[in-house]
Amino acid sequence: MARTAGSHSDITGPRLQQAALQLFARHGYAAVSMRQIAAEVGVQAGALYNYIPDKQTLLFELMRGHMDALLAARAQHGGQGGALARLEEFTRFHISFHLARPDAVFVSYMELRNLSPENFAALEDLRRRYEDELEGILRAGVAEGAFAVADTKIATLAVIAMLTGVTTWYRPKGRLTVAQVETIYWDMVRKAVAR
Amino acid sequence: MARTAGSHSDITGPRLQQAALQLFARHGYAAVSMRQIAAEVGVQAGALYNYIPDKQTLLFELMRGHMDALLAARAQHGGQGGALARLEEFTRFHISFHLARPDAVFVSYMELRNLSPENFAALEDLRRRYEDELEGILRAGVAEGAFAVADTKIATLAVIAMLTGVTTWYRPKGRLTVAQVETIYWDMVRKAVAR
DNA sequence: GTCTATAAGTAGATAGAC
DNA sequence: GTCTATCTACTTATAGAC
Repeated sequence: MARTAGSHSDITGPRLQQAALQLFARHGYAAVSMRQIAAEVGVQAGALYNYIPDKQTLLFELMRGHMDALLAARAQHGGQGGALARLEEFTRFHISFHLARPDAVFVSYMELRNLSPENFAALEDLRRRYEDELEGILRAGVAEGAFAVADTKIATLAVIAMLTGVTTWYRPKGRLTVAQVETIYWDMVRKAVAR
Repeated sequence: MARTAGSHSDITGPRLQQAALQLFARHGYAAVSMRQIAAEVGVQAGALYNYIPDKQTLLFELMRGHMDALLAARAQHGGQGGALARLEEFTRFHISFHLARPDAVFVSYMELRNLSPENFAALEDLRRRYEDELEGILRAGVAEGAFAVADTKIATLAVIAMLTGVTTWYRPKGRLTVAQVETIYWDMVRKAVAR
């Protein structure tokens, strides 16, 4: 099929997502202009509107895409076995998933304020569904007598905050592999909820 | 002393700091205009420049003020006793200090990207000094044989991330007092680093 | 699908009157 | 110390040519 000169629908689309994610992560949504994104993609600013209706929707789709991927990946892993085994699996999954996509993680946690109320509510719903995965494991562990947790909801938020914090310091070129980081954090999580 | 009509140096200054902190926390530094801040203070935008040289310096002074207060308060508490007692004291201090000033905490953790390189370096230096307080406690505990921590630097960052995360969900009108929250988190911290 | 040009509005910061 | 007015530059988004 002949193609109009300068037409690159299948290339510009993904490049737009990638450039926006990187720029938003580095400088923040409000600090990045559509012209900056266009320059990174290699087109003029007006051309971006063939792919997105507006800047707000671009942000939301990036964040929703991240949360969808997180929940989809979790659905594949979500384990069998006792609460202890499931908690270890969750811990290692959370760390490896988050360390593999630092820009998306950064944007999804830092730009919630810049979502419209409707988009914010949609994102919060997805986030809560992920948190419920962990809380289910902690509840099961308490019921089994394997864990001692005063408040499963708070413990859920505390563990997720601790694990997600790994993205603030981990660098692929550093002294530790992802697997080593997983093990160090798993050791702390295991003990924190232990009887 | 007579005062020029419309002159309120001692009032506008603090109000500017407070309004900027609240607006930056709520909407983000880049999304807030000097005109919005001025409207909140109750003056015109131009008047703000009697108190600050530019917007960037306003942000930096807010963040530096927060870190200075944190380090000063920590210097008053910094405890005697064994590592376990010092760790409990640190944990309770960190939670109560952070829950008492959610806007400053939010701005100080979210707006690092919007600092100029020099200002960023200065802030990072203050942050590292605070982290070193906790790492010193963990090192002492390991030396005493009271704690079992694979990597004191990572454990430091993990504990701080967990504790600071409390600011994302705690609400003063909620079901828990600050003291109760402190106790719940202390229970998890204590076990996470235990032998 | 991308370009150029532009509309309509807002940004940070300054000048000079009072 | 605050005001009004303004400068210069940049913002998101759209229109119409190619």
